[in-house]
Amino acid sequence: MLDVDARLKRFIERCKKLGLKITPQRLAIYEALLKAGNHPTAEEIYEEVKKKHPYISIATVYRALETFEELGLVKKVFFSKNSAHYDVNTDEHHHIICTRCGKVEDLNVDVSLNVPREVNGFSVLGYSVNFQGLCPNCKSA
Amino acid sequence: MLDVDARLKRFIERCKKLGLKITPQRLAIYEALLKAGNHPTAEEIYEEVKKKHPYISIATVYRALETFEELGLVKKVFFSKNSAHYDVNTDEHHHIICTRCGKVEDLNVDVSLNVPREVNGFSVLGYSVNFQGLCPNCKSA
DNA sequence: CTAATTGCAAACAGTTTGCCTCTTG
DNA sequence: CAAGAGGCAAACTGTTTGCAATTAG
Repeated sequence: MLDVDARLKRFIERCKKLGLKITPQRLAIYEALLKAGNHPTAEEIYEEVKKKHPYISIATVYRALETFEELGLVKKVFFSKNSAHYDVNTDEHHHIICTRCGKVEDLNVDVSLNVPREVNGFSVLGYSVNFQGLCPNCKSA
Repeated sequence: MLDVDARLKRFIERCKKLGLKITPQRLAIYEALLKAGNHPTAEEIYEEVKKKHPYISIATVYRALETFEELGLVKKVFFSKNSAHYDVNTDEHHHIICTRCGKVEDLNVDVSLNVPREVNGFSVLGYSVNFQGLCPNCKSA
C-alpha cells in the first residue's frame, strides 16, 4: 500500500489524463479520504475538509465522491444505518461491522472463495464478505 | 423451509408469547414479506399491503418491520441504493446484487468460510457474502 | 476565454415521530 | 376498559439538483 503523498500524485495524474480539473476541493476531499483510514461517510469527510476549507459545500463533497467512484478511486459501500460509506482501499479486502454501534473495520483474513462465473443467471464480477460482530467497546457493555 | 401458512402460525404464536397484539396490519405485512420471496423495501411492502388494506399508513409498515426485526423475524439488509431491504429468510444464505439495476437474489452456493471467533478485537457473530454482478436483463443492455 | 466546477438553496426520498383516535385482549 | 397499535401530517436525515458565480487549464 502506497503512502498518502504517492497516492495523491497518482490521483492528480489520473485527473489530468481524464481532463478533470484539479481543484483544491477535490484534493482536500481525496486527501481526507486517504487519511481517514476507516470508511467515512460524506458527512464525516465534509466535517474534516471544512477545517481547511470552511466555505466548502456538502454538495461539492457528494459530487466529488461520485466522480471518484466513476474513476474507480473509491468504492461506495453500504453496511448498515442509512448512509453510504466510502472506501479508498482498492485492494481486495473485507469488513467487520459491529452490530451494535455500526463501527466498521478492514479485515485482511484470507477468504478465497470459489467464485463461480455464473450464478442464478447473473455473471459474477466480484464479492465481498461482511462479518458481523461486537467491537471491543460494545462487548464490555 | 416452511410454507407461508405454517410461518404465519408461528408468527402468531410468537406475538402471543411476547404480549404483542395481533392486528390485521401486522399480519398483512408479515404475509407480504413471506410471499414476496425477494427482499422488498418498506415501500414495496406498503404497496402490496395497500391492495387489501387501502387505508394503511407507511408509518405502520415501518413500525411493524422494526418490531419484527426485534423479534428476529426479519433481517434489515443494506445492499446498495439508499433504502433498506427486509429479508424473512432466516436460514444462512447469501446474496447476489446487480451492480447496474440493484436487483437482489438469494444464493445457495455453499461458501463455508473459516470463521475466526475473534478478529481485530471483535467477537465474530456471523458473516454474509455479497456477490456483485450483472443480472440477465442488464447483461443484454 | 471557455468549459468545468463550486456554493447556495431548494427539492427530494426514505424514515421517524407526536399526537390523537381506534382496537385488541 | 386499559395498554398497545394505527393513521395522519409534520419533522428529520441523507442525498441530489438547478442555477448563477467562480476558477482551472
